[in-house]
Amino acid sequence: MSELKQSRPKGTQDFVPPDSERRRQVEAAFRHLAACYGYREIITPTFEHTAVFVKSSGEGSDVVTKEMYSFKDRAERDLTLRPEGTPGVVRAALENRLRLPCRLYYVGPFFRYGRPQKGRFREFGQVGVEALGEASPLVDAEIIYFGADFFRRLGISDCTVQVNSIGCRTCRPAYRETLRKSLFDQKERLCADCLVRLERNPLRVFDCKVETCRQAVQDAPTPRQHLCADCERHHEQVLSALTRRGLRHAANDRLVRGLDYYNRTTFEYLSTSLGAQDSLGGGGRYDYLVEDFGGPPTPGVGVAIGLERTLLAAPVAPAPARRHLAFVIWLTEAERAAAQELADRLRTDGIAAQVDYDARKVKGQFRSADAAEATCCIIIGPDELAKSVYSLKDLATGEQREVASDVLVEAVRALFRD
RNA sequence: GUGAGUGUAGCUCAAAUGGUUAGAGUACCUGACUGUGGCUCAGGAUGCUGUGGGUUCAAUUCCCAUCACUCACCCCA
Repeated sequence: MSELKQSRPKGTQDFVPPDSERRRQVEAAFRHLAACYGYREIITPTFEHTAVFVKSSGEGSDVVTKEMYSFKDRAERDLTLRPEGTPGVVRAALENRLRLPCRLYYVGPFFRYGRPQKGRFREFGQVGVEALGEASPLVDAEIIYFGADFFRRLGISDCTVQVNSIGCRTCRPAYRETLRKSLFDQKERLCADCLVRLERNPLRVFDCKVETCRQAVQDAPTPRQHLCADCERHHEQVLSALTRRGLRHAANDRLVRGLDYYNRTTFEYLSTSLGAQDSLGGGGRYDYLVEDFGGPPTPGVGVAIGLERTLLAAPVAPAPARRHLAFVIWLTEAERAAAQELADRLRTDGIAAQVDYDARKVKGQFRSADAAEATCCIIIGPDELAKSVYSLKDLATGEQREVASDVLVEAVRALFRD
Protein backbone atom coordinates (compact mmCIF):
# COMPACT_ATOMS: atom_id res chain seq x y z
CA MET A 1 0.00 0.00 0.00
CA SER A 2 1.52 3.27 -1.02
CA GLU A 3 1.92 5.59 1.87
CA LEU A 4 -0.47 8.49 2.03
CA LYS A 5 0.82 11.83 3.16
CA GLN A 6 -2.17 12.36 5.41
CA SER A 7 -4.19 9.93 7.43
CA ARG A 8 -7.01 10.43 9.86
CA PRO A 9 -6.07 11.01 13.50
CA LYS A 10 -6.21 8.01 15.78
CA GLY A 11 -9.66 7.25 17.05
CA THR A 12 -11.51 9.25 14.39
CA GLN A 13 -13.51 7.77 11.56
CA ASP A 14 -14.60 8.58 8.04
CA PHE A 15 -18.18 7.84 7.12
CA VAL A 16 -18.30 7.33 3.37
CA PRO A 17 -21.48 6.56 1.48
CA PRO A 18 -23.55 4.58 2.15
CA ASP A 19 -22.40 4.45 5.80
CA SER A 20 -22.80 8.20 6.11
CA GLU A 21 -26.39 7.82 4.96
CA ARG A 22 -27.08 4.99 7.40
CA ARG A 23 -25.76 7.06 10.23
CA ARG A 24 -27.97 9.99 9.24
CA GLN A 25 -30.90 7.59 9.16
CA VAL A 26 -30.29 6.67 12.78
CA GLU A 27 -29.94 10.32 13.72
CA ALA A 28 -33.16 11.12 11.88
CA ALA A 29 -34.94 8.29 13.72
CA PHE A 30 -33.72 9.73 16.99
CA ARG A 31 -34.80 13.28 16.15
CA HIS A 32 -38.21 12.03 15.18
CA LEU A 33 -38.67 10.01 18.34
CA ALA A 34 -37.37 12.77 20.61
CA ALA A 35 -39.84 15.15 19.01
CA CYS A 36 -42.59 12.59 19.66
CA TYR A 37 -41.79 12.81 23.36
CA GLY A 38 -41.91 16.60 23.31
CA TYR A 39 -38.22 17.40 23.09
CA ARG A 40 -36.80 20.19 20.94
CA GLU A 41 -33.30 20.39 19.61
CA ILE A 42 -30.58 22.37 21.32
CA ILE A 43 -27.29 23.00 19.55
CA THR A 44 -24.44 23.98 21.82
CA PRO A 45 -20.74 24.55 21.09
CA THR A 46 -18.45 21.62 20.49
CA PHE A 47 -16.08 23.08 23.04
CA GLU A 48 -16.71 24.81 26.35
CA HIS A 49 -14.68 26.40 29.08
CA THR A 50 -12.89 23.53 30.81
CA ALA A 51 -14.51 24.48 34.12
CA VAL A 52 -17.94 23.56 32.75
CA PHE A 53 -16.95 19.91 32.70
CA VAL A 54 -14.65 19.87 35.70
CA LYS A 55 -17.26 21.35 38.01
CA SER A 56 -20.14 19.20 36.84
CA SER A 57 -18.63 15.80 36.13
CA GLY A 58 -16.40 15.93 39.17
CA GLU A 59 -12.74 16.79 39.60
CA GLY A 60 -11.86 13.22 40.45
CA SER A 61 -13.84 11.52 37.69
CA ASP A 62 -11.92 9.57 35.08
CA VAL A 63 -13.40 11.58 32.28
CA VAL A 64 -12.04 14.78 33.72
CA THR A 65 -8.69 13.52 34.96
CA LYS A 66 -7.51 11.63 31.93
CA GLU A 67 -9.91 11.65 29.02
CA MET A 68 -10.43 15.28 28.09
CA TYR A 69 -9.16 17.06 25.01
CA SER A 70 -8.18 20.27 26.72
CA PHE A 71 -6.24 23.13 25.22
CA LYS A 72 -5.51 26.79 25.60
CA ASP A 73 -6.60 29.12 22.83
CA ARG A 74 -4.52 32.05 21.63
CA ALA A 75 -5.78 34.20 24.45
CA GLU A 76 -4.85 31.57 27.05
CA ARG A 77 -8.42 30.53 27.76
CA ASP A 78 -8.79 26.99 29.10
CA LEU A 79 -11.10 25.15 26.72
CA THR A 80 -12.14 21.53 26.30
CA LEU A 81 -13.73 19.58 23.47
CA ARG A 82 -16.94 18.35 25.05
CA PRO A 83 -16.68 14.81 26.45
CA GLU A 84 -20.40 14.62 27.24
CA GLY A 85 -23.59 16.49 26.61
CA THR A 86 -25.35 17.31 29.85
CA PRO A 87 -23.06 20.03 31.25
CA GLY A 88 -23.17 22.09 28.06
CA VAL A 89 -26.93 21.78 27.80
CA VAL A 90 -27.43 22.89 31.39
CA ARG A 91 -25.02 25.78 30.93
CA ALA A 92 -26.80 26.89 27.75
CA ALA A 93 -30.27 26.58 29.29
CA LEU A 94 -29.20 28.89 32.11
CA GLU A 95 -27.29 31.31 29.92
CA ASN A 96 -30.29 31.69 27.61
CA ARG A 97 -32.73 31.85 30.51
CA LEU A 98 -34.92 29.14 29.07
CA ARG A 99 -38.31 28.88 30.69
CA LEU A 100 -38.60 25.77 32.77
CA PRO A 101 -39.59 23.08 32.57
CA CYS A 102 -38.09 22.43 29.21
CA ARG A 103 -37.25 19.33 27.23
CA LEU A 104 -34.21 19.38 25.00
CA TYR A 105 -32.47 16.89 22.76
CA TYR A 106 -29.07 17.02 21.10
CA VAL A 107 -27.16 15.22 18.37
CA GLY A 108 -23.50 15.65 17.70
CA PRO A 109 -19.84 14.75 18.06
CA PHE A 110 -18.14 14.26 21.40
CA PHE A 111 -14.51 13.69 22.30
CA ARG A 112 -12.68 11.57 24.80
CA TYR A 113 -9.04 10.66 24.85
CA GLY A 114 -8.37 6.95 25.26
CA ARG A 115 -7.15 3.93 23.34
CA PRO A 116 -9.67 3.19 20.62
CA GLN A 117 -11.27 -0.23 20.48
CA LYS A 118 -14.49 -1.79 19.31
CA GLY A 119 -17.27 0.70 19.94
CA ARG A 120 -14.95 3.30 21.40
CA PHE A 121 -13.54 6.25 19.49
CA ARG A 122 -11.87 9.48 20.37
CA GLU A 123 -14.46 11.34 18.38
CA PHE A 124 -17.83 9.68 18.68
CA GLY A 125 -21.43 10.46 17.92
CA GLN A 126 -23.84 10.80 20.75
CA VAL A 127 -27.51 11.68 20.99
CA GLY A 128 -29.43 12.43 24.12
CA VAL A 129 -32.33 14.15 25.79
CA GLU A 130 -32.50 16.27 28.92
CA ALA A 131 -35.67 17.08 30.84
CA LEU A 132 -35.00 20.18 32.92
CA GLY A 133 -37.33 21.18 35.73
CA GLU A 134 -39.26 17.95 36.02
CA ALA A 135 -39.08 16.14 39.34
CA SER A 136 -41.61 13.34 38.96
CA PRO A 137 -40.36 9.75 38.99
CA LEU A 138 -42.67 9.28 36.03
CA VAL A 139 -40.22 11.38 34.02
CA ASP A 140 -37.34 9.11 34.97
CA ALA A 141 -39.42 6.17 33.83
CA GLU A 142 -40.48 7.89 30.64
CA ILE A 143 -36.89 8.68 29.71
CA ILE A 144 -35.78 5.12 30.42
CA TYR A 145 -38.67 3.96 28.29
CA PHE A 146 -37.76 6.46 25.58
CA GLY A 147 -34.29 4.95 25.17
CA ALA A 148 -35.68 1.44 25.08
CA ASP A 149 -38.29 2.59 22.57
CA PHE A 150 -35.53 4.01 20.38
CA PHE A 151 -33.55 0.77 20.38
CA ARG A 152 -36.63 -1.30 19.82
CA ARG A 153 -37.61 0.74 16.77
CA LEU A 154 -34.19 0.13 15.31
CA GLY A 155 -34.70 -3.58 15.72
CA ILE A 156 -32.22 -3.98 18.55
CA SER A 157 -33.74 -6.83 20.51
CA ASP A 158 -30.93 -7.95 22.81
CA CYS A 159 -30.93 -4.68 24.73
CA THR A 160 -31.43 -4.94 28.48
CA VAL A 161 -32.03 -2.12 30.90
CA GLN A 162 -30.48 -1.89 34.33
CA VAL A 163 -31.76 0.52 36.91
CA ASN A 164 -30.57 1.68 40.29
CA SER A 165 -30.91 4.50 42.76
CA ILE A 166 -27.94 6.08 44.46
CA GLY A 167 -29.76 8.33 46.88
CA CYS A 168 -29.77 12.05 47.45
CA ARG A 169 -28.20 14.74 49.61
CA THR A 170 -30.14 13.48 52.59
CA CYS A 171 -29.24 9.84 52.56
CA ARG A 172 -26.05 9.67 50.52
CA PRO A 173 -23.56 11.23 52.96
CA ALA A 174 -24.47 8.81 55.73
CA TYR A 175 -24.47 5.90 53.36
CA ARG A 176 -21.16 6.96 51.91
CA GLU A 177 -19.60 6.78 55.35
CA THR A 178 -21.18 3.42 56.07
CA LEU A 179 -19.84 2.13 52.79
CA ARG A 180 -16.42 3.60 53.39
CA LYS A 181 -16.24 1.95 56.75
CA SER A 182 -17.28 -1.39 55.36
CA LEU A 183 -14.78 -1.23 52.53
CA PHE A 184 -12.07 0.06 54.80
CA ASP A 185 -12.51 -3.01 56.98
CA GLN A 186 -11.71 -5.19 54.00
CA LYS A 187 -9.24 -2.91 52.27
CA GLU A 188 -6.74 -5.73 51.77
CA ARG A 189 -9.16 -7.05 49.12
CA LEU A 190 -9.24 -3.78 47.18
CA CYS A 191 -7.07 -2.98 44.17
CA ALA A 192 -4.87 0.12 44.05
CA ASP A 193 -7.44 2.07 42.06
CA CYS A 194 -10.17 1.26 44.52
CA LEU A 195 -8.08 2.39 47.47
CA VAL A 196 -8.00 5.81 45.84
CA ARG A 197 -11.74 5.61 45.11
CA LEU A 198 -12.30 4.75 48.75
CA GLU A 199 -11.04 8.21 49.66
CA ARG A 200 -12.52 10.21 46.82
CA ASN A 201 -15.81 8.52 46.03
CA PRO A 202 -16.33 5.08 47.58
CA LEU A 203 -19.40 4.52 45.40
CA ARG A 204 -17.12 4.09 42.41
CA VAL A 205 -15.79 0.84 43.89
CA PHE A 206 -19.07 -0.67 42.70
CA ASP A 207 -17.88 -0.12 39.13
CA CYS A 208 -14.66 -2.06 39.61
CA LYS A 209 -14.33 -5.34 37.76
CA VAL A 210 -11.44 -6.80 39.75
CA GLU A 211 -12.66 -10.02 41.32
CA THR A 212 -11.57 -9.29 44.89
CA CYS A 213 -13.10 -5.82 44.73
CA ARG A 214 -16.34 -7.32 43.55
CA GLN A 215 -16.28 -9.68 46.48
CA ALA A 216 -15.64 -6.81 48.86
CA VAL A 217 -18.56 -4.95 47.35
CA GLN A 218 -20.74 -8.04 47.68
CA ASP A 219 -20.31 -7.90 51.40
CA ALA A 220 -20.74 -4.14 51.59
CA PRO A 221 -24.05 -2.37 52.05
CA THR A 222 -25.67 -1.22 48.79
CA PRO A 223 -27.05 2.26 48.14
CA ARG A 224 -30.43 0.67 47.65
CA GLN A 225 -30.57 -0.54 51.26
CA HIS A 226 -29.80 2.89 52.62
CA LEU A 227 -32.15 5.15 50.71
CA CYS A 228 -34.09 7.69 52.72
CA ALA A 229 -37.86 7.45 52.67
CA ASP A 230 -38.24 9.98 49.84
CA CYS A 231 -35.64 8.31 47.67
CA GLU A 232 -37.11 4.90 48.32
CA ARG A 233 -40.57 6.11 47.34
CA HIS A 234 -39.19 7.82 44.22
CA HIS A 235 -37.39 4.68 43.20
CA GLU A 236 -40.43 2.48 43.77
CA GLN A 237 -42.46 4.75 41.55
CA VAL A 238 -39.87 4.65 38.80
CA LEU A 239 -39.83 0.88 38.87
CA SER A 240 -43.56 0.48 39.00
CA ALA A 241 -44.01 2.94 36.13
CA LEU A 242 -41.61 0.84 34.06
CA THR A 243 -43.46 -2.30 34.95
CA ARG A 244 -46.79 -0.71 34.04
CA ARG A 245 -45.35 0.05 30.61
CA GLY A 246 -44.26 -3.53 30.29
CA LEU A 247 -40.60 -2.59 30.05
CA ARG A 248 -38.42 -5.36 31.38
CA HIS A 249 -35.64 -4.07 33.55
CA ALA A 250 -33.13 -5.44 36.01
CA ALA A 251 -32.11 -3.98 39.32
CA ASN A 252 -28.35 -3.53 39.53
CA ASP A 253 -27.09 -2.46 42.93
CA ARG A 254 -23.64 -1.79 41.63
CA LEU A 255 -24.73 0.62 38.89
CA VAL A 256 -23.46 4.00 40.09
CA ARG A 257 -22.01 5.55 36.91
CA GLY A 258 -18.89 7.60 36.58
CA LEU A 259 -20.24 11.12 36.61
CA ASP A 260 -20.49 12.87 39.94
CA TYR A 261 -23.64 14.83 39.23
CA TYR A 262 -26.10 11.95 39.35
CA ASN A 263 -28.46 11.39 42.26
CA ARG A 264 -31.32 8.97 42.77
CA THR A 265 -32.05 7.21 39.48
CA THR A 266 -29.21 5.85 37.37
CA PHE A 267 -29.70 3.47 34.44
CA GLU A 268 -27.86 1.88 31.60
CA TYR A 269 -28.70 0.02 28.38
CA LEU A 270 -26.60 -3.07 27.73
CA SER A 271 -26.21 -5.15 24.59
CA THR A 272 -24.38 -8.42 24.13
CA SER A 273 -23.38 -7.66 20.54
CA LEU A 274 -20.97 -4.85 21.29
CA GLY A 275 -17.85 -6.57 22.58
CA ALA A 276 -16.22 -5.27 25.71
CA GLN A 277 -17.90 -1.88 25.42
CA ASP A 278 -21.31 -3.33 26.09
CA SER A 279 -23.14 -0.14 27.02
CA LEU A 280 -25.43 1.38 24.40
CA GLY A 281 -26.17 4.34 26.58
CA GLY A 282 -27.20 5.44 29.99
CA GLY A 283 -28.27 8.30 32.13
CA GLY A 284 -29.80 9.37 35.33
CA ARG A 285 -31.25 12.11 37.44
CA TYR A 286 -29.25 15.20 38.36
CA ASP A 287 -31.26 17.38 40.71
CA TYR A 288 -28.37 19.52 41.92
CA LEU A 289 -26.53 20.25 38.70
CA VAL A 290 -28.42 23.38 37.71
CA GLU A 291 -27.86 24.77 41.18
CA ASP A 292 -24.17 23.94 40.95
CA PHE A 293 -24.05 26.11 37.84
CA GLY A 294 -25.47 29.00 39.83
CA GLY A 295 -29.08 28.57 38.71
CA PRO A 296 -32.21 28.15 40.80
CA PRO A 297 -32.84 24.74 42.38
CA THR A 298 -34.00 22.73 39.38
CA PRO A 299 -34.38 18.99 39.02
CA GLY A 300 -33.18 17.31 35.87
CA VAL A 301 -32.98 13.90 34.26
CA GLY A 302 -31.51 12.74 30.97
CA VAL A 303 -30.14 9.97 28.82
CA ALA A 304 -27.21 9.72 26.41
CA ILE A 305 -26.92 7.16 23.65
CA GLY A 306 -23.83 6.20 21.65
CA LEU A 307 -24.35 6.36 17.90
CA GLU A 308 -21.55 4.00 16.88
CA ARG A 309 -22.69 1.41 19.37
CA THR A 310 -26.26 1.75 18.23
CA LEU A 311 -25.08 1.15 14.67
CA LEU A 312 -23.08 -1.87 15.86
CA ALA A 313 -26.00 -3.37 17.74
CA ALA A 314 -28.58 -2.86 15.01
CA PRO A 315 -29.06 -6.40 13.65
CA VAL A 316 -29.51 -5.19 10.11
CA ALA A 317 -27.79 -1.99 9.20
CA PRO A 318 -30.56 0.52 8.65
CA ALA A 319 -31.16 0.88 4.93
CA PRO A 320 -29.93 4.14 3.50
CA ALA A 321 -32.72 6.51 2.51
CA ARG A 322 -34.11 5.75 -0.94
CA ARG A 323 -32.38 8.04 -3.34
CA HIS A 324 -33.24 8.71 -6.95
CA LEU A 325 -31.12 10.10 -9.71
CA ALA A 326 -31.67 10.67 -13.42
CA PHE A 327 -28.57 10.32 -15.57
CA VAL A 328 -28.56 12.31 -18.79
CA ILE A 329 -26.59 10.71 -21.60
CA TRP A 330 -25.39 12.47 -24.74
CA LEU A 331 -24.06 10.86 -27.88
CA THR A 332 -22.05 13.39 -29.74
CA GLU A 333 -20.56 16.72 -28.95
CA ALA A 334 -23.65 18.27 -30.56
CA GLU A 335 -25.92 16.96 -27.79
CA ARG A 336 -23.68 17.64 -24.83
CA ALA A 337 -24.99 21.15 -24.28
CA ALA A 338 -28.54 19.86 -24.58
CA ALA A 339 -27.80 17.25 -21.93
CA GLN A 340 -26.55 19.90 -19.56
CA GLU A 341 -29.59 22.08 -20.24
CA LEU A 342 -31.92 19.17 -19.60
CA ALA A 343 -30.17 18.35 -16.32
CA ASP A 344 -30.66 21.95 -15.22
CA ARG A 345 -34.32 21.80 -16.18
CA LEU A 346 -34.86 18.61 -14.20
CA ARG A 347 -33.11 20.07 -11.16
CA THR A 348 -35.38 23.10 -11.35
CA ASP A 349 -38.25 20.66 -10.99
CA GLY A 350 -36.58 19.07 -7.99
CA ILE A 351 -35.33 16.00 -9.81
CA ALA A 352 -31.76 14.96 -9.06
CA ALA A 353 -29.88 14.84 -12.35
CA GLN A 354 -26.31 14.22 -13.38
CA VAL A 355 -24.31 14.29 -16.60
CA ASP A 356 -20.97 12.66 -17.31
CA TYR A 357 -19.37 15.48 -19.26
CA ASP A 358 -16.04 13.70 -19.65
CA ALA A 359 -17.05 10.36 -21.11
CA ARG A 360 -16.23 9.87 -24.75
CA LYS A 361 -18.50 6.92 -25.31
CA VAL A 362 -22.06 6.02 -24.50
CA LYS A 363 -20.96 2.86 -22.76
CA GLY A 364 -18.80 4.83 -20.37
CA GLN A 365 -21.72 7.09 -19.56
CA PHE A 366 -23.95 4.15 -18.79
CA ARG A 367 -21.29 2.81 -16.50
CA SER A 368 -21.10 6.13 -14.75
CA ALA A 369 -24.87 5.96 -14.32
CA ASP A 370 -24.51 2.53 -12.73
CA ALA A 371 -21.73 3.70 -10.47
CA ALA A 372 -23.90 6.61 -9.34
CA GLU A 373 -26.75 4.14 -8.73
CA ALA A 374 -29.02 6.14 -10.98
CA THR A 375 -32.64 5.15 -11.33
CA CYS A 376 -32.91 5.91 -15.02
CA CYS A 377 -31.06 7.32 -18.00
CA ILE A 378 -32.30 9.92 -20.41
CA ILE A 379 -30.59 9.61 -23.77
CA ILE A 380 -30.20 12.49 -26.16
CA GLY A 381 -28.83 11.69 -29.59
CA PRO A 382 -29.22 13.03 -33.11
CA ASP A 383 -32.40 10.97 -33.60
CA GLU A 384 -34.03 12.28 -30.46
CA LEU A 385 -33.03 15.82 -31.30
CA ALA A 386 -34.56 15.50 -34.75
CA LYS A 387 -37.81 14.11 -33.35
CA SER A 388 -37.90 16.42 -30.34
CA VAL A 389 -38.15 13.50 -27.90
CA TYR A 390 -36.05 11.88 -25.21
CA SER A 391 -35.28 8.21 -24.80
CA LEU A 392 -36.01 7.26 -21.22
CA LYS A 393 -34.48 4.05 -19.90
CA ASP A 394 -35.37 2.42 -16.61
CA LEU A 395 -32.07 1.03 -15.37
CA ALA A 396 -33.68 -1.56 -13.13
CA THR A 397 -35.82 -3.20 -15.79
CA GLY A 398 -33.89 -2.18 -18.90
CA GLU A 399 -37.07 -0.91 -20.52
CA GLN A 400 -36.63 2.05 -22.80
CA ARG A 401 -39.12 4.25 -24.58
CA GLU A 402 -39.36 7.61 -26.27
CA VAL A 403 -40.96 10.38 -24.28
CA ALA A 404 -42.11 13.75 -25.52
CA SER A 405 -40.40 16.73 -23.97
CA ASP A 406 -43.45 18.11 -22.21
CA VAL A 407 -44.23 14.87 -20.36
CA LEU A 408 -40.65 13.94 -19.50
CA VAL A 409 -40.72 15.30 -15.96
CA GLU A 410 -43.90 13.37 -15.22
CA ALA A 411 -42.44 10.19 -16.69
CA VAL A 412 -39.27 10.50 -14.60
CA ARG A 413 -41.29 11.18 -11.47
CA ALA A 414 -43.29 8.03 -12.15
CA LEU A 415 -40.06 6.01 -12.21
CA PHE A 416 -38.89 7.68 -9.00
CA ARG A 417 -42.06 6.72 -7.20
CA ASP A 418 -41.09 3.11 -6.60
C1' G B 1 -1.73 5.41 29.82
C1' U B 2 -0.82 -0.67 29.97
C1' G B 3 -0.94 -5.40 27.20
C1' A B 4 -1.61 -8.78 23.02
C1' G B 5 -2.35 -9.65 17.78
C1' U B 6 -1.94 -8.02 12.69
C1' G B 7 0.41 -4.95 8.55
C1' U B 8 1.56 -8.12 0.92
C1' A B 9 -2.45 -4.89 -5.59
C1' G B 10 -8.27 -0.18 -4.64
C1' C B 11 -10.71 -4.53 -1.60
C1' U B 12 -10.42 -9.89 0.48
C1' C B 13 -6.40 -13.01 0.96
C1' A B 14 -2.00 -16.67 -0.94
C1' A B 15 3.42 -17.29 -1.33
C1' A B 16 6.18 -25.42 3.60
C1' U B 17 10.89 -25.15 7.43
C1' G B 18 14.58 -17.78 4.39
C1' G B 19 15.92 -19.09 -2.25
C1' U B 20 16.01 -16.53 -7.79
C1' U B 21 10.40 -13.05 -12.16
C1' A B 22 5.52 -11.99 -5.08
C1' G B 23 0.28 -14.84 -7.00
C1' A B 24 -5.34 -15.58 -7.01
C1' G B 25 -10.34 -13.81 -6.53
C1' U B 26 -12.80 -9.31 -6.89
C1' A B 27 -12.89 -4.35 -8.49
C1' C B 28 -10.74 -1.41 -12.50
C1' C B 29 -9.39 -0.40 -17.93
C1' U B 30 -9.74 -2.13 -23.24
C1' G B 31 -12.12 -5.06 -26.96
C1' A B 32 -16.05 -8.60 -28.91
C1' C B 33 -20.90 -4.72 -28.93
C1' U B 34 -18.77 2.00 -34.72
C1' G B 35 -26.24 4.87 -30.20
C1' U B 36 -27.00 1.45 -24.51
C1' G B 37 -25.10 -0.32 -18.33
C1' G B 38 -25.83 -4.83 -15.17
C1' C B 39 -24.50 -11.11 -17.95
C1' U B 40 -20.65 -13.83 -20.86
C1' C B 41 -15.84 -14.29 -23.30
C1' A B 42 -10.78 -12.49 -24.51
C1' G B 43 -6.91 -9.29 -23.27
C1' G B 44 -4.50 -5.33 -20.09
C1' A B 45 -2.70 -2.39 -16.01
C1' U B 46 -1.55 -2.40 -10.68
C1' G B 47 2.82 -3.62 -5.63
C1' C B 48 9.65 0.60 -2.64
C1' U B 49 5.59 -6.75 0.81
C1' G B 50 3.74 -0.15 6.55
C1' U B 51 8.61 2.55 7.64
C1' G B 52 13.82 2.44 9.39
C1' G B 53 17.75 -0.54 10.84
C1' G B 54 20.09 -5.50 11.71
C1' U B 55 21.42 -10.94 10.71
C1' U B 56 22.50 -13.59 5.95
C1' C B 57 25.56 -15.18 -0.22
C1' A B 58 20.13 -14.27 -0.16
C1' A B 59 14.58 -11.46 3.82
C1' U B 60 7.47 -10.87 2.26
C1' U B 61 9.58 -14.77 5.60
C1' C B 62 14.23 -14.27 11.14
C1' C B 63 15.70 -10.14 14.97
C1' C B 64 15.25 -4.94 16.89
C1' A B 65 12.94 -0.28 16.64
C1' U B 66 9.05 2.76 14.93
C1' C B 67 4.28 3.89 12.97
C1' A B 68 -0.66 2.35 11.87
C1' C B 69 -4.79 -0.75 12.58
C1' U B 70 -7.51 -4.39 15.60
C1' C B 71 -8.89 -6.46 20.22
C1' A B 72 -8.56 -6.34 25.48
C1' C B 73 -7.31 -3.63 30.34
C1' C B 74 -8.94 1.04 32.01
C1' C B 75 -13.20 4.06 31.29
C1' C B 76 -17.58 4.60 29.39
C1' A B 77 -21.10 6.49 24.45
